[in-house]
Amino acid sequence: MNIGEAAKQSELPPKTIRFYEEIDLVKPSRLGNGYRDYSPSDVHTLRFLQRSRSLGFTIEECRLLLSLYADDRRASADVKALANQKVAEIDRKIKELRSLRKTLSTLAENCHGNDKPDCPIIDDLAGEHRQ
Amino acid sequence: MNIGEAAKQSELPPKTIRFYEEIDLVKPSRLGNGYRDYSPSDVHTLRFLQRSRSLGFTIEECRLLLSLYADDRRASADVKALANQKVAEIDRKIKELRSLRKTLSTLAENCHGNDKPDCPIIDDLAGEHRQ
DNA sequence: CTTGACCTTCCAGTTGGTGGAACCTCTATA
DNA sequence: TATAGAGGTTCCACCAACTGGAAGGTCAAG
Repeated sequence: MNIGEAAKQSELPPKTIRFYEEIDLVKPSRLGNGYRDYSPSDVHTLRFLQRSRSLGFTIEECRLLLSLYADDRRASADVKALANQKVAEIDRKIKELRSLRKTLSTLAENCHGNDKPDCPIIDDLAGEHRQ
Repeated sequence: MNIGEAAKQSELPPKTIRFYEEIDLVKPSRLGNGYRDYSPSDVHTLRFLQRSRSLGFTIEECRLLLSLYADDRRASADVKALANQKVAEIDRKIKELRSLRKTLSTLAENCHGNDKPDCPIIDDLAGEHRQ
């Protein structure tokens, strides 16, 4: 199957699929005309990548997950640990974003938001903390 | 003042400060020996950048904020709008992360996490959705 | 006079792709 | 059979926002 069809089936752009080949995540065979030829198993790998990337795993984590997937003697504990580590990462990010949000919205609330130059947001950024 | 001292006072690494100069965010003068020479006003700008970057504004947004800061006839509404837009962005990100977190933790919860190969996380990534 | 800290420039790499140019190949239709 | 258009190929450059490292110049202290 050509790259276009593989793209449709995996929901990944052709450019991304070529990129994944460049970094050795998928290795399609080639036809006589030089076109890439994707087997159902290649497409399966691409879908695996699409799904794991959309869940926030990095490329290197996807590589690890693929090798765990291929290893039929893998311990499920290894995969679970990676997933839980990812959950902890997400928690950290959410926490950080919430704190950011709080600071920014407090600043915005204290700003009149009119056509006058007086602005507590700018003052805060500039380090002019007036009460 | 040398770049090292400016770095300390602004809490930005020297590399970052040089980078900010390259993209015309700050323009220190030079000494006879070629060393950069930061004025208190330069350091003030660097601190402004440090603060606004840490609040999640992009470089281009920081550039805009700096020009608003410099414009003493700015409308505070402009700054407030930017801050509120940023808050909305943060809200979107938090929402996305929460949904991701939910999916991942559900997957992890359904995984035994033992030394056996059976693993619902991998199965899900592979698209083998068995009930 | 040397050592070490600090400064300079320049180039490359990071992450995960995306856009574009130049060119080749296949298929359908006039 | 000529040709148009869709889709394939490679390669190179670019995005954000830095960071690391090499090679070399400068300064202050002992």
